[in-house]
Formats: sequence, structure tokens, C-alpha cells
Amino acid sequence: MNILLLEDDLILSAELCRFLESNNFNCDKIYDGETFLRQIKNSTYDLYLLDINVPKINGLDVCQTIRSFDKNTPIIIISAYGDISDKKDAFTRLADDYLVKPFQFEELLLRINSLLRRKTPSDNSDQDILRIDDLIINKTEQKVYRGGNEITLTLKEFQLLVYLAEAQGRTVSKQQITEHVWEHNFNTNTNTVEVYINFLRKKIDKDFKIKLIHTRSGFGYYLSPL
Amino acid sequence: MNILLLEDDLILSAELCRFLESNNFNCDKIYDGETFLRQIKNSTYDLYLLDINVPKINGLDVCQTIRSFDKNTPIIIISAYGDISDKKDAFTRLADDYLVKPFQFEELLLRINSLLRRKTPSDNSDQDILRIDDLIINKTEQKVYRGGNEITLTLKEFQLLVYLAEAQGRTVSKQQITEHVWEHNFNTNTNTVEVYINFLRKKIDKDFKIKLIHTRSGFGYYLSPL
DNA sequence: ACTATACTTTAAGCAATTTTACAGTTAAAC
DNA sequence: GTTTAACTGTAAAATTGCTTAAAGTATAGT
Repeated sequence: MNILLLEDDLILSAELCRFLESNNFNCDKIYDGETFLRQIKNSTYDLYLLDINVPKINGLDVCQTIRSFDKNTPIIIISAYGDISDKKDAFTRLADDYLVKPFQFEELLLRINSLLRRKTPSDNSDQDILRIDDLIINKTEQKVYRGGNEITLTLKEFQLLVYLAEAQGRTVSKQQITEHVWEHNFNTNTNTVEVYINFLRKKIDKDFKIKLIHTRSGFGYYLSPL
Repeated sequence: MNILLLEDDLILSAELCRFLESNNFNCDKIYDGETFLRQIKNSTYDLYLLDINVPKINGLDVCQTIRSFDKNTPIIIISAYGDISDKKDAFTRLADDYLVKPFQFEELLLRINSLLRRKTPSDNSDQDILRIDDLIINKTEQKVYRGGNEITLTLKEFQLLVYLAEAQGRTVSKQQITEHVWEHNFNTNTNTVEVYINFLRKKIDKDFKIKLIHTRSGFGYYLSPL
């Protein structure tokens, strides 16, 4: 089980991580909200542990951002703020639990296990969420987000994007795309794929500095932030 | 939403119940563990609230007994005991949360809602009453209300609405709808689903500003106030 | 069993959206 | 510099969805 910890108190962070690892969790630690959100784009975790008062983006905003595309992964807020208004704030942003510092590590462990126990048994939700940089594709909900905003795609646009995303950065040929997304094999001189790539670029890359859809002339297309 | 409360402090019990009812829960109160276990055989609840130190059978044993046949319904322990060993005891008996007395009612409310939100969607089909905004669907009575007024639906209309409601805002395809509501799988060129969606829209959305039934062209339909 | 009524399904025309095709332009490869 | 591949806007075609009416089916009362 992988846990990602957001905590800027280096001593607490190290201690907590050590404690969790001694209880058979794998724990990564991050010190500011911005890096945190970047990190979860690359790797998936089973649970998030968020301090509120951290640099750049605070823990509550991080929580809200996660929940905009992932309703499932448990989130526990750990904070020195113990007021009911702070707790209310956390729960309305769909956190699952709230622990006031200082707390006993043992209690945190109990609550982590309790939440993980409740996670849906056949948790395919992790595989159903594809990420490329800040682009998030939720296959079950059939929805796409970039920079926190939802992007509305048509059925074919969505299928094409999923096919590209599942190639994991490898280049896929137009031949492969027509076969998988359009399912007709002999279609020669047609530029349907180019047209749809163009549709996707308009919706996904146009307003962003970092382009995700790339062409390898003669080979095909690939999805990557680089 | 129905809550069953186990608490032998009559003053606290009454106050808590009043608070929960003012927050749109239905709350029944029981004063000892034995009666409690008898009660849950007769009626189903959405969440249990258990004090530990009560007559006959204590709250932790009640918790363990419930979990022997029901792993799903959320259980919150409320107790004056605040030691880590007590908490550990509660969580190992598969309670979902633990609040130390005295606590703020407001915080209990937050934690109740958090747990109810997480209830697995699958057991939503066990749910008798489904709600989407001001639309209320009573499955056992097979009645539907919106804005306090009853809406008369035919059998197929009702089945379709229930199927959409149980999807919890997710988009369901026409394929899925025909399979579940009409149960014939090879149905090719027929527009029965569209027609029934139209019937439902007339009865449910027509007179209201906020529309609940939405189309995602190419994908299917979903129910949501947004 | 007959009739009236309500319910379900099919059909058809229209509207909206999505997909495809075409054509001119631009960029890349050789 | 020429050739080939890729991009992009427009428009036509195809698909999908909505709505209404009417035909078929089941149900209840007499």
C-alpha cells in the first residue's frame, strides 16, 4: 500500500514516514502543495495524508483538486487547527478524516487501516484513471480534465484520446488508430485521423503552454508532456 | 437516512437525537445493548452510533456482533474513553470512526456525512429511498416525488428512473439501459429508450427549472442537478 | 368474454450533433 | 527544390437524439 504524505515539518514528516514504513506501508513525502499535485500525476497512491498549512498550495486546496478527478482514494487531513470551522472546511472538500496535531501515530494507523478497508474491493478505479501531466482521463466516468477543468469530448474524440493515453507515450501509427478506434481496416486515403487529432489539439493543447499531443512525421502520434 | 443510537445517558441521547433530526436524519434511540441488537433485526438503518459503556451488552460487543453479519453499514463509536487502547479495540472490531466525549455535535454530523458518502454504490440498490436534488424515489412504495408533489409513473418509467438514479450520476449507455430495464440484449434499431426518456422528462423535468435528466450524445444518459 | 382504459412499443419526421470528405495551405523529409 | 506528409477550415453526409402520433398489448371492470 502506497501513501503520499504532504507535510512541511521535516522532522514530523520523517518520523511519520518511518512509522508508516515500519507498519508495512510504502510512504513518499512531499513538502509543498505544488510538488504534491505534480507527483500524483506521475504515480498512483492508495491514500493521501495532507497537512493544511504547507507552502505554495495549502492542503485543503490540494484535497479539493484531487477530489475534482478522483472521488475514491482516501484522504486524511492532519493539522494543528482544531476548530470546528476548519474541520467543516476539510469535510466539505470531501476529505475522509481529520486528525488534530499532536496526535498519536497509533491512532493515525488505525484510521488509515479503517479507510483502506472500506475501499471498494475490486479497485479498478486506479487503472481507470489515466494521467499525462495535468491531463486526467477518467475512463469509468468517461470524463477528461486538464488543469482542474473538465473538457467535453465527443465519443470518437474520447476513444482516440484513450487509445493514445493507453499507449503510455509510445508512438502509435495512423494504421493502428484506425483499426482500434474506427475498426475499419482497409480505409486507405482518408485523413480522418488527422482531423480528429486536430480536434483534440484544439480542445486539449490549445490553451496550454505544454503541448501533450505530438507528431512523429511518417510514424504516427504520441502523448507526452515533453 | 435512518440512524440508530445506542446511549444510556438519557439527556445526551435526547439532545443528540434532536440535533440529528433537525439535520434531516431519522434517529431512533436505544438504551441498552440487548434491545439494540433485537431492534436491528426488525428494521434496517443506514448508520449506527454506539456508546461503549451501556447496560447488558457493551457497545464494542454490539459493534462486533453487527460486523459478523453486516460489514457495510457505517458504525461510529462515541465514548468517554479516550485512550489509544480503547480506540484500537474499537477499530479492530471494525468500527469506522471513534469520537471521544465530550464532542461537538457539528463534528459528529461531518463524520456521519463523510461515512454515508462513502457507502459502496453497490449497496445503493438495497437503498429504499433514492434522492437526486428534490427528487425522491421510494422503491418499496414505488412512488416518486418532486418538490413535495407525487409524480405518477408507469412501471417501465419507474424502472428506468430507478436504474438511472442508482447509477449515482454516472452516465449509463442505452445498451446498458435496454439490458437492465428491458432485458433483451439484441435489440437493434428501436428507440424505446429515447421515447421513455422523453416520457420521464415530461413528467419530471418539464415543470422545473433545474433539469435532472441529461444527455451525453454518443455516451448515454445521466441524472444530476447540474 | 367484451369493452374501456392505461400502458408499451413502433414508426416517422424533424432537429441537433457528430463524423467524414474535400481542398487549400503549411511543414517536414529527402 | 521537389516531393511527401501533415494540418486546418468548410461543407456535406451520416448518425444520433427528440418528439409526436398511432398501432399493438395488457389489464380491470362489467
